[in-house]
Amino acid sequence: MGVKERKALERKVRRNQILDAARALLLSVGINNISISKISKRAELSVGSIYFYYRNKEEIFIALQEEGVALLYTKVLHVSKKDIGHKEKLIQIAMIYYRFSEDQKDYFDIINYFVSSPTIFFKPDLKTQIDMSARKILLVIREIILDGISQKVFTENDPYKFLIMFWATLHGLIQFKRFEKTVLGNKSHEQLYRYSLKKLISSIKYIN
Amino acid sequence: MGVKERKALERKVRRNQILDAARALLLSVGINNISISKISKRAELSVGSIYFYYRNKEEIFIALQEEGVALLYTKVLHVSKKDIGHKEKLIQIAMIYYRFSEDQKDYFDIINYFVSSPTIFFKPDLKTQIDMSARKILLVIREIILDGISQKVFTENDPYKFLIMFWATLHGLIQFKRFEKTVLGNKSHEQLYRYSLKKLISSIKYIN
Amino acid sequence: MGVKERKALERKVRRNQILDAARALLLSVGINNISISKISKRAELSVGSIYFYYRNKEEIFIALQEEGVALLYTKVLHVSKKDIGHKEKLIQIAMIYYRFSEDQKDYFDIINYFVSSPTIFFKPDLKTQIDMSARKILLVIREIILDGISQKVFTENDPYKFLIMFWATLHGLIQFKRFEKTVLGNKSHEQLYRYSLKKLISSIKYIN
Amino acid sequence: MGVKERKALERKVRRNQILDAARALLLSVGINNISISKISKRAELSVGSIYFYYRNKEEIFIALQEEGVALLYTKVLHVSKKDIGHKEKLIQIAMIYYRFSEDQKDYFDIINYFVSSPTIFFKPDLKTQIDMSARKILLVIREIILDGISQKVFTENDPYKFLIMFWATLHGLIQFKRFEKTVLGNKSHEQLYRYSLKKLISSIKYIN
DNA sequence: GATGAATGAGTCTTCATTCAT
DNA sequence: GATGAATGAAGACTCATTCAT
Repeated sequence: MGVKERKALERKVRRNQILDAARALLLSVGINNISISKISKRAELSVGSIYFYYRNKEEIFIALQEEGVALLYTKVLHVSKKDIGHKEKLIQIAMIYYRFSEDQKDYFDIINYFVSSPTIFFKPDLKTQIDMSARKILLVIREIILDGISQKVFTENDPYKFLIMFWATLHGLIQFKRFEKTVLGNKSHEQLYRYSLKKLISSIKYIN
Repeated sequence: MGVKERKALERKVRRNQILDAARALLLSVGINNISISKISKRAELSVGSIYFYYRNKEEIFIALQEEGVALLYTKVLHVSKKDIGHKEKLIQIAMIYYRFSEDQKDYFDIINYFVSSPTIFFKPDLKTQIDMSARKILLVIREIILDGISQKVFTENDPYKFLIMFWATLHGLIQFKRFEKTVLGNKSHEQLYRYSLKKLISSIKYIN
Repeated sequence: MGVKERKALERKVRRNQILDAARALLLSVGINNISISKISKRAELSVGSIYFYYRNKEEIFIALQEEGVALLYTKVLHVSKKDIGHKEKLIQIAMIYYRFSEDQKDYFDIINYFVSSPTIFFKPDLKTQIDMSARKILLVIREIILDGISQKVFTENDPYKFLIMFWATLHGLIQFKRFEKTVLGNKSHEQLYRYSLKKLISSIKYIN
Repeated sequence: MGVKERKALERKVRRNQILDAARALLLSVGINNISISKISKRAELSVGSIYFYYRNKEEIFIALQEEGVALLYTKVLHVSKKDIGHKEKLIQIAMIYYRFSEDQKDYFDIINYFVSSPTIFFKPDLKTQIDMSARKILLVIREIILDGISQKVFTENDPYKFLIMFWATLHGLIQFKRFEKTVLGNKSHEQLYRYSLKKLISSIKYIN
């Protein structure tokens, strides 16, 4: 391995070191309490080094978001390639998102952070970048839907709208998990999620 | 009017003065840039006074959220009392929420702030308080659904679950407004919302 | 003395305390090395307090500049009221500026700071504010010149231009004091200044 | 070309590369916002290399200043060799300085930076170095004046003093350009400059 | 009740300089 | 010769909260 490669590798390692720290903090103190200096302490790097690897805090968050999206994308893609029915694919993908929001809470929180912060918050180019990375996942699902339609499994005049509705519903439901116990009553949140998913998928068949 | 009443009244006036300021700031500088001193300047009250009327910043936010929820509640209640069909009621309520997110963007943002911040963020008792105020709206909608069922307009085994799904979907969709242009393509967001709403309501009829 | 007056007084005292510290630092570390935290330490106030009394560093500098200009103004005004010839007045004022640049080096430096920083540096309104305070001094001198002309002591078609030239020359010369020894050779700088002054004043008589 | 020469040449190329970058930055971000790392990026050299060719930032500035002075020197020298009258030479030189302050604003700013920063700022040896480079220009003008005197075009007992006054006035006037509009009123600054120049040159003839 | 001065830790960010490779 | 990663102090500025008056 040449010097150049080693350097490049080390750089990647450092960048990860920083992301690791940020991710850990995300989980422990919440996204609103992450500061560069906290990241630097946790990463055992100087503040200056953080800025050497990332232009600013925002960039770290975006890297984290992209990491999260990439992870989710892989899982979703995996399901999309399984040899199972279209409906089953949608169900599995939805459940993957649900598990993701629990098992990768840190990633989910940061994705949600970008989804739910007031729009003014980001500069347009940033916004586009963020949106585009998320878009990839939707495209996978779109393929499933379109394929389902072409094979007459689904009947849907407006697959693209359904696609967004599908994801928005799942996302909204997951956010509402916070109301478990106070608003949801005894209902388990996961049951609610499955119930809604069933309705969602059914609705693609008969309505337009 | 006795002394006591006057005092109570004045107290209310002051508290409103503060909320007015906070609300205005919410809209103009965004939730992340509100500080007590900014509120105090805008309200033409001293910093100390702010703390006399509200224990801390969080409490102001919560008051604001409750204000927003109360406003929305009134609108929703109004529709629920109209002499129109059950289905029509749900549609109108959904549209009210949509308009609310646009016309009362400040209130919507703060409600959304509480919905979407990571759970760790709030102390349990606070959380309960917040949730309960939001719950009132859901109860109104529940009545409509239950009534619809009892009158055989709707068929639904699990009205409570549907209720949550209903609201979560609407909320999720509104949040996705930010993706207009980058992800939604040319589709108008409002069309998407109406489309989803139609599906949602249809789904209460035939599926369970 | 009522509470209000005392408060107002105290506030003034504090503001002065801060200016005192800044002025002292100006002299000891130079204008490029003054920081808010240094000021706060020297003034024995917290950083926050500095910002309570002045919006930012710039404002402190401006206050200092205005102080300096006011001081100079008083001296200039004093001469202008003396019962001496017009020419003599100009000479004395010029010498006052010279002494000022030595005895109140701190003030001179900060005035010079505003005169010589690249133009882009300040926001337009600031610039205007700064310029206007300096303008007062020029107006006093203008009166002397105009009066001299009306009394046929001076002959000058363009008194306003002369006025600026007069001050610019003096200012330029004082700045060149730094070249004493390396460029000026053995010439005493003060002699140079007096020499130029003489020429300057003579030039008002015969040329236009 | 031997190895040594090539090395020396390369060295010069690198140093210029660095100055080019610094100069460009001077114009675009202003002297207060230049950093070594910015220079290194712009020069497409590593930070370390910058330090190899220049001991520190100050040295770069000085090199830049010398460059500027050299440029100005060439122009001034050119005029001094023209076959025109002594008075005309002084006028043309003065106008060259005026144009220089506009067309080579970057160079003028840095020269002015050294002229107007408080004296404490530089170490003595540096100061001498800076002064000496500027001195060369004055010497050219001195020749013109001395020659003018010997040819009875000028009458001046103290040519050296006049020389300094001459340059200080021009420099002071250029600095006052910033007061155009707020203090100078409607007067065009260039008119003021020409007016003063005329007076200056006239004063060499008749007064001493 | 009301005021507003005071605090000081905390925010993000920049920077000149060094040094192992 | 050249690189660029690493440092950490320093910069301006903000803010929630307290408390004497």
